[in-house]
Amino acid sequence: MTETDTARWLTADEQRAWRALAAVLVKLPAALDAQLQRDAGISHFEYMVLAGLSEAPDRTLRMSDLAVFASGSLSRLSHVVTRLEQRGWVRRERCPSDGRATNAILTGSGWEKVVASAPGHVETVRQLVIDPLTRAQLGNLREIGRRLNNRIDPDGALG
Amino acid sequence: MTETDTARWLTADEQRAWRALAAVLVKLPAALDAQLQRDAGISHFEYMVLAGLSEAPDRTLRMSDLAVFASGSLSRLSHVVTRLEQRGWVRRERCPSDGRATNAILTGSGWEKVVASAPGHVETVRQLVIDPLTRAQLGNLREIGRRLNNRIDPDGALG
DNA sequence: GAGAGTAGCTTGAAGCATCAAGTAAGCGAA
DNA sequence: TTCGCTTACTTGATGCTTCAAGCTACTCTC
Repeated sequence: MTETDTARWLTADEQRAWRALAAVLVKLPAALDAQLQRDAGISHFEYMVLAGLSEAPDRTLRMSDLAVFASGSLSRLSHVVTRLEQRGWVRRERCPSDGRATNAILTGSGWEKVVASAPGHVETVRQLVIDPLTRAQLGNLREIGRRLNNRIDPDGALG
Repeated sequence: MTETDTARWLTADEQRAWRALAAVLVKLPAALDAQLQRDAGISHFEYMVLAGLSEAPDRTLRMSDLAVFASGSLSRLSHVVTRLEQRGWVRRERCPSDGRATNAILTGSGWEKVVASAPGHVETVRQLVIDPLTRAQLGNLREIGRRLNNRIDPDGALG
């Protein structure tokens, strides 16, 4: 790239910050996925689905709410829930109060799966994200994340 | 999840920081991919490959070096370069000094592709990452990223 | 200089994500 | 009560990623 572009390029400082973030963006999800795949045989997205259900009242959530929680499309969730159903961890049920909606429900063995895989996942998060940062940096990270999310997705698809 | 696990759980502050980062991890790559796909018809990974070559001497890089640069597996890169070759942006050449190695070379039209798509990409990075942060936060971000990358991948597969 | 071992890359198959299209239920107005 | 629109979800096809296996070319040892 030449330095004479008309577009606003990044300064050296800006580039350093961006490159650091970009590397995290690529490697951290890969590391989290790898741990879950290795220790529990599930993807991070599948974990999010199971964990989301495990925290919901009656361990039940509408597909569309669950999709928002897991930050995925309804289509992706539908395919994933199909697989989780085949593995016996989730079942579907037509929503009684709205015939269009489908509830996803965590089964007993799905609950056990979450209980079994959560500690390892949390431990990984702690090792890779929490422990290397100071308390002040954790605060900074939270505020930085808040601002970025606000910009990326102002309707904040999260509670 | 119960509160009585023996594993170290996350405190409220830690969770807030982690959730903020987790949301960025999911949404920022999606936003960057979406912009490049929409405006240039390429994925972020393809962009990284083209951009990597565009900055290399003779616009040429060994496949394995390029894979490290783009933070992807050699296999993934090989498939992607095949597609980029079909689109006329890259060509392969047996490395003269080591017959096992393959050099990927950016073609003229590949160079034009990078020149055409870079400003839009940089502008998106600026809008989503740089602009919403203060100068101090950019500094914090850089140091946070540095620490996380150090932990995730101590052999820092980056220059 | 031959054989064993390694490095660098490619390939094919299997699995997963995404996209576009389709179905079915609810809702609103005439 | 029926027509059209919207919501909620599912499905099938396509394309990308990953994984395991394979193929050369190089290197080292004897």
